Amino acid sequence: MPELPEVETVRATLENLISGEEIIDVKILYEPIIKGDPVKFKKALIGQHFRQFKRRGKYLIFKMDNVAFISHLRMEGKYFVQQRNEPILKHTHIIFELASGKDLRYDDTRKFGRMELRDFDDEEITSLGVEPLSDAFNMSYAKDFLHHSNRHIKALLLDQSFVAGIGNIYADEILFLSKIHPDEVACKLNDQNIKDLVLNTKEVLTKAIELGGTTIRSYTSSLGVTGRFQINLRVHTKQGEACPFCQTKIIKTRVAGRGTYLCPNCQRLKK
DNA sequence: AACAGACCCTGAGGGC
DNA sequence: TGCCCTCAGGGTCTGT
Repeated sequence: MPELPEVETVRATLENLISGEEIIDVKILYEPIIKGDPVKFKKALIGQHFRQFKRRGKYLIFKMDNVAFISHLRMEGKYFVQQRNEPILKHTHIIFELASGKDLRYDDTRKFGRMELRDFDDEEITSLGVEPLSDAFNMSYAKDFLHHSNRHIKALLLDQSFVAGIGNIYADEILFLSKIHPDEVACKLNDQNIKDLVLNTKEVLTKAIELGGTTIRSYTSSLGVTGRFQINLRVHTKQGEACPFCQTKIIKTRVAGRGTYLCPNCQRLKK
């Protein structure tokens, strides 16, 4: 399930593979992936070249000659760059045929991902909060947000309008390193907690990008290569295993409707 | 306004 | 072996 580091890895990979390529046709095999009119989407992109590859939160932003489109991979979306004559996989839904004879193919088992055509200058995704790796995500921003909320801290970390790009996996990792219980009420966190949260968010995401994203379940890079990424998780999916700090067994619970892993000794609720 | 829950979708895994 | 049921989850929409 791609989160910010995985999306960033896909962005960088595609930038390397298809910069400057021209789209000569678009085959839409499953229309609901396209938000808006699929015919318009196709027509607008034919003849356009890939000029810039950007990312905002978990969204990919492709800037072409005079249009743009955004893409969200949701749970299992993947891009592959393949030769045109390679067989089309069962879950390939969109094919961008390129002038070089290659295809950019979008594959998505659960069909949750979405693409949307945008005007060239309209790449903003208004619902998103700050980028976690930018200076805008800092102590005072977080403190201001958290001190006005009675929500559970994990629900807030997953809320893209607070900070954009954190999903279920990294939320667990960030809270574990910060020694904060996922069910902790946001406004109860003290300055040290918030400082830890901000720093660990930046550190966890930065390291994950360096490793090229986390491999879990069906995620692979846009190269379609599995197994080249290290798995570097401390608590997520580690139910029953020893906490790396105190050896207590990691437990699995449910917070904000999501499977949640934590160390019951290191991460305690405040009284 | 702020938050909770349903929904989308398929494959994996458990139970029998 | 194979069928049925449950679960996984990000964002969006609907309901309270």
